[in-house]
Amino acid sequence: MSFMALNEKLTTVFAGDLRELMLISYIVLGNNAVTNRFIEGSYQMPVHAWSSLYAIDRFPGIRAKEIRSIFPRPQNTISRAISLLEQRGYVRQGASESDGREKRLFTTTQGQQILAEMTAMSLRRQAELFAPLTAEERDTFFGLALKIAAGQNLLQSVVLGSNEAPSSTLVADPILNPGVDRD
Amino acid sequence: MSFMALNEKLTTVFAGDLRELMLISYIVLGNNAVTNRFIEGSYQMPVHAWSSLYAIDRFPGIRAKEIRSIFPRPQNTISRAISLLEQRGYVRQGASESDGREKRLFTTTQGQQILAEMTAMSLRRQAELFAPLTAEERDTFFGLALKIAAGQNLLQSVVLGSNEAPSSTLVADPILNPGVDRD
DNA sequence: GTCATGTCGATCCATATGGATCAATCTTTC
DNA sequence: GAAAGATTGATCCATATGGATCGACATGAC
Repeated sequence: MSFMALNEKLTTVFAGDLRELMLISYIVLGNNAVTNRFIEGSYQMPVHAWSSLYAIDRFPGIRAKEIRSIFPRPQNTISRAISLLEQRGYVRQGASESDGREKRLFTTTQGQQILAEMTAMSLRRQAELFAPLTAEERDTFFGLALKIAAGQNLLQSVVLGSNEAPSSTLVADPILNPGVDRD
Repeated sequence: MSFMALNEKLTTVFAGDLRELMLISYIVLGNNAVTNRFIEGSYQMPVHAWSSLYAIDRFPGIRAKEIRSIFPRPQNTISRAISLLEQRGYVRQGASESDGREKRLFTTTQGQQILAEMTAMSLRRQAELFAPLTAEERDTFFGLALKIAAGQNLLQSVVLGSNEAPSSTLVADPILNPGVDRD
């Protein structure tokens, strides 16, 4: 049990009933605070803009809506992020011939450049964050986290009764959970 | 590899270089969106208020500042959360005799009641979230996450150069990382 | 004692966030 | 074809957020 770098109160919390929820929140929120401040400070953009840029570069021609299934954020957040990326010239939109409502998104050369920078930085941050684990442990951790992510109730909860999601909010994408029809 | 409930794009992202960062963020941000909406909707308070209430109940007499080492949030966020909890009568502050600036915080009976409700709900949510794992896998996952949390660079990054934290922001508590002096 | 400095928690204010709504477009039904 | 309904992405607006500052108190040097 490697409690050594955690203070007494944290140790106590991480021994309580809600330990798992508390612990993963602690990790991700703590990490986000550091990372978000860095990105906002260095690149004058909200983190969601960089997330969106990442998604667009990775999936050329992706639609705005689809970005939401990768980064579970509200619809208007993505909309604004894309608008910012367009203003800065990092992203261009090709009109979709099949559907006039859709925006088909592509990164520009400039966008790719800045993304490469930011990705390199993120990789170093990732290495730093996971440094306490051995390579094997990292694999194990990743595998287990993947199981959690693939669970049916991550984005929609049965016990919290959060099934009437408003339109602008997270929606459990039918694509994301293909053949579910729970019980 | 249990990719079954993840769509194609997510599967791709979770196979890329930034997979670990992407995956844990996906889990926690997705979960938070659901949970926050529930707490805000059901209890008319921001999540940080409930976090603070939890901390105060768990550590009677805790100071506002110390809550920050459990929940890595900015100072003014905690300040506001406590102010709300006081207004609602969930928390009372005993004056500290040793230091006139400090607030020693305690939950009221009313606060304990509502906390019990919320905790019960969180427990069910936790069970739901981790349901894809066996008991043994949960232990493994928890142990590895604990190692990450206990790492030196969670709240302060060397590679992002985020060491000049402003006063109202996250501070790597000296208590939290006791005898570090990194090389 | 006084003055400088440090720390705790509240408040100010500009910005980010997210729920709701809207216009535009597509699909379905008759 | 017209009308109803669904879907995409932008915008409106009230609220939350977080960096900076402030006042109150504490501590240390002289």
